[in-house]
Amino acid sequence: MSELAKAYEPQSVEDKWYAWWLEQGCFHADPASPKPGYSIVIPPPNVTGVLTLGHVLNNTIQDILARRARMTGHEVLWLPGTDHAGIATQNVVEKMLRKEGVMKHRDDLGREELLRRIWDWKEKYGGIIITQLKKLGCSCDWERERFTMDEGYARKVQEVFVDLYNKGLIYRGKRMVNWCPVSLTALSDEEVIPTPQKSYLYHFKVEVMEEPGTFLEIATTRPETIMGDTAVAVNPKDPRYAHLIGKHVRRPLPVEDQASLPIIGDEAVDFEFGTGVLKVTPAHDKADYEIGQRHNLPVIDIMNPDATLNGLAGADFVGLDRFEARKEAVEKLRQMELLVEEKPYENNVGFSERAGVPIESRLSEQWFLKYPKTTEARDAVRKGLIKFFPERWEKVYDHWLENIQDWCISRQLWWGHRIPVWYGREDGLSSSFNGALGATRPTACQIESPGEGWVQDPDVLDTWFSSWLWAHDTMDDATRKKFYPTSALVTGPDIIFFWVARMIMAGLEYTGEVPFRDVYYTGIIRDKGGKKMSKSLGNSPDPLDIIAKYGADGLRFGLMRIAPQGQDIKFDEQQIVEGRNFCNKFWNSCRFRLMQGEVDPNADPTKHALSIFAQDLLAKLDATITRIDAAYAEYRFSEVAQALYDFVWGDFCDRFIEAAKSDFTNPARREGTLAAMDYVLNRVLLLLHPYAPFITEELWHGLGFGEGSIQYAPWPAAGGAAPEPKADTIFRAVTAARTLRATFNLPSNKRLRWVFQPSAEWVKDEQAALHVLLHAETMEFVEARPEGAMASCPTEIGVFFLPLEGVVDPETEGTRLAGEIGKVRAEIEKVQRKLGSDTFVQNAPAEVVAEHRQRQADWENRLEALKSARDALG
RNA sequence: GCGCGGUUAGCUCAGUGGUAGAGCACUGCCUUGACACGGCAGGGGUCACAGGUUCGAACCCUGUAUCGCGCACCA
Repeated sequence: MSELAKAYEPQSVEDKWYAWWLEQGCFHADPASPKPGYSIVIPPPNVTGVLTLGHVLNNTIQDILARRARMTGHEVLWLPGTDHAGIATQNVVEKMLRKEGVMKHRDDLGREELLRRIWDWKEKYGGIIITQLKKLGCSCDWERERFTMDEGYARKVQEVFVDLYNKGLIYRGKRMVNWCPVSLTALSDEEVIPTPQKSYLYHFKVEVMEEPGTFLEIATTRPETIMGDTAVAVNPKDPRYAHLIGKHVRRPLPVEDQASLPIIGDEAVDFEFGTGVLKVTPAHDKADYEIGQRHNLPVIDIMNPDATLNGLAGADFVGLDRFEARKEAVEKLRQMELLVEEKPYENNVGFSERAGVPIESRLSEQWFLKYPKTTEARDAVRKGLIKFFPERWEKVYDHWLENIQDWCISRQLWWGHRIPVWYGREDGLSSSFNGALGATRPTACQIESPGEGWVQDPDVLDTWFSSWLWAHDTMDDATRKKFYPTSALVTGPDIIFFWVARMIMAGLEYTGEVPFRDVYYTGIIRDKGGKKMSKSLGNSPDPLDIIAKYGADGLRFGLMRIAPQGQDIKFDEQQIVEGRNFCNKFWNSCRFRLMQGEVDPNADPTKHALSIFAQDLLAKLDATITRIDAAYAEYRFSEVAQALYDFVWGDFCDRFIEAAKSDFTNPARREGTLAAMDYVLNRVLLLLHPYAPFITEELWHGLGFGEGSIQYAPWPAAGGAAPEPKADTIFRAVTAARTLRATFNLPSNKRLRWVFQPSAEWVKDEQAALHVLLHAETMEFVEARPEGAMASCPTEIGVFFLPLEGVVDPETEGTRLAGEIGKVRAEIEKVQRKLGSDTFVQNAPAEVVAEHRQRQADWENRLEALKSARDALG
């Protein structure tokens, strides 16, 4: 390519290069490679998922790490895949089938047919997010794409179950679990989201049977469970009620069976709360269940699995939904004149993460896991075997492991890994939920059926029970040998318990090693108002729309520039505009370079005489590389982006290119300047490539830096260029001169006749540069202050003069100078005050004091110059 | 109740002891030989508040306020 388009057009280059990379097998990891391995496993997105900005952030970071690792000489494996996402996927497909009228309930289709249809759905739609990741530029090894229900992986999951069962860590138990009445399955504690709810605290009274006329007042938020009450509890230390323990009250509901309930004493009752009297419903509350256990209370389960009330709730309630039942119960109490008050109350209610409805605590028989390797997992992070970035998540992780509870791993679903347990008798298995599975039946835990007459447990495993093996069981032996433990994990802190902690335990249990070395936690992307982005709120833009508007590189770069380590990100499309603009700016600097002639891919600026600007540029490139490498070492991605932005836009475009514009017609400078540009552009392309893979590949080829993909070109090292501070003094002086002209409201397109009295010999070499930087009509260098009325501006390199006549009003210049003098005096005063303090001079480090002295001298020089300018004005 | 994080320019955010920064927005000028997705210049901040440590604090310590998150509790 000899000519570039005037503006960068991402659409025309992105698909081209992505296809080329795939064709070349660029992303494929070779386990036999002699290079050191670097590996990342993708946090597998739900197979139902579509790309969100969260995915964009997360996967851009992984791609950056992968691409940089390739450039630093590693054999890179970025292993992609998707998660079967049990509840989510089954919900989606069931909903679709109901909408299509194919079924009303999953029993209409039966297990096999529903599974077949979910698989169909998965084959058809499950690849959407993968396609979207490709649009983003992700360099995953697609030949190794895995799915959590792939045959081999699924078998591993079952093997692990059998193994943990044989080790005695998996057991079946009848316990209070979190039950989702919509998904009709048990959930783990982590899948329950405590959510503040505005509700009411109802007070009602019950009469003590042994003491007619004496009433106990009970406070509850759930009057609809009164029918399941089997006791009333008070604290035995509560002087108000202790004497009533052992007596009885009459339960008001259901009306047709007003059973008498014992008044019991239990220390769990907080007598500060409500009235200090607690109704005990062992079937529908975890704490009540425990009280019931202690006091041998009967359990009356008044709810069906879908949280409608059953026959035990009485004729007035049967069939009602729990919330309708609540109203009904309150109404009944009111009619019986037992309702004392209902007052507004805010409490936390556990919601089902997936279905978004309040969960029910429900007694049921489920499979539980006593976690393996908890101590080792804690130590792995405590002792630095695994490092968290930012570090503060280590405390959260540690705290969770310290208080870890057994994991309810069975789900009453069909989509997932079926529990490899077989029962020797067929009865009692009609429904997936009932808790009626006999404990005495013969049980076999194995993957294959033990034979005729054995029936497999109908439940499947929690999705995370398969995800926790993702780091190692997605790899074959050769791959694992080369790439496990993985190098880094990039994920959100919201799944630190769901996934990260469990993977560490599984890794330690099944490989004897930690599954990864570094864990980088991204921030959460929020909208401008600070709200979490979600589909339901409609505040989440479609990343593909953004890519269409600004290009994948613009999205990546813009997002990464505002993604500080571990802080949530307030998303603003303007940031992506800036990413796009940056790409375009860089594109045009390359375009400008091509206009000056052919690029030398092997340019070596050290072989040429270099201008101070070229020397300065090389030194700043070195500093930028150092800054970038340091930022990578701490996963400070926004710092890397900012360093690139500062260098490319500020140092390279605004300063170097502008100063160099006079070099191309100057035989003494042309070659050196071109060599410096080529050298720098080459390295900027490399440094930028992880963030903006498409445009850098396009320009790498467009400028002729190589035939192969840029992603395998070696990462640049800082070259040890000596700093050249002269360039900066020129730029500061130029700014001062431009400010001078701006003060007089001269139109930018009016070229002026500048006069300059240099204060150092070397400045005389920079006449052409000053000319072009000031966009001057003429740039005359003089030895002495010129005659006549002049506006002037003293700088570090000399004094700029503008003839006043016809250009500048002397009065304006006088006012301006007076203002300047005032400012400088204030600065001098500030420095003097500091230097006048003995304690400062005595205690501050010598170099700081010296720096202040220098600053004072500089300001004083400037003051003198300004004064003489004022005097010369007349 | 416990823990974590935030509070810096109108907005979004950098900045871990030595002259308060960037981008956007704003004002003025400009289609200057890459770029108007651009250039040049400018205005704008008692760094949430109160104490303390220090010669010196946006930065370190203590406390307060406020916003957000997590854990526990939640009759």
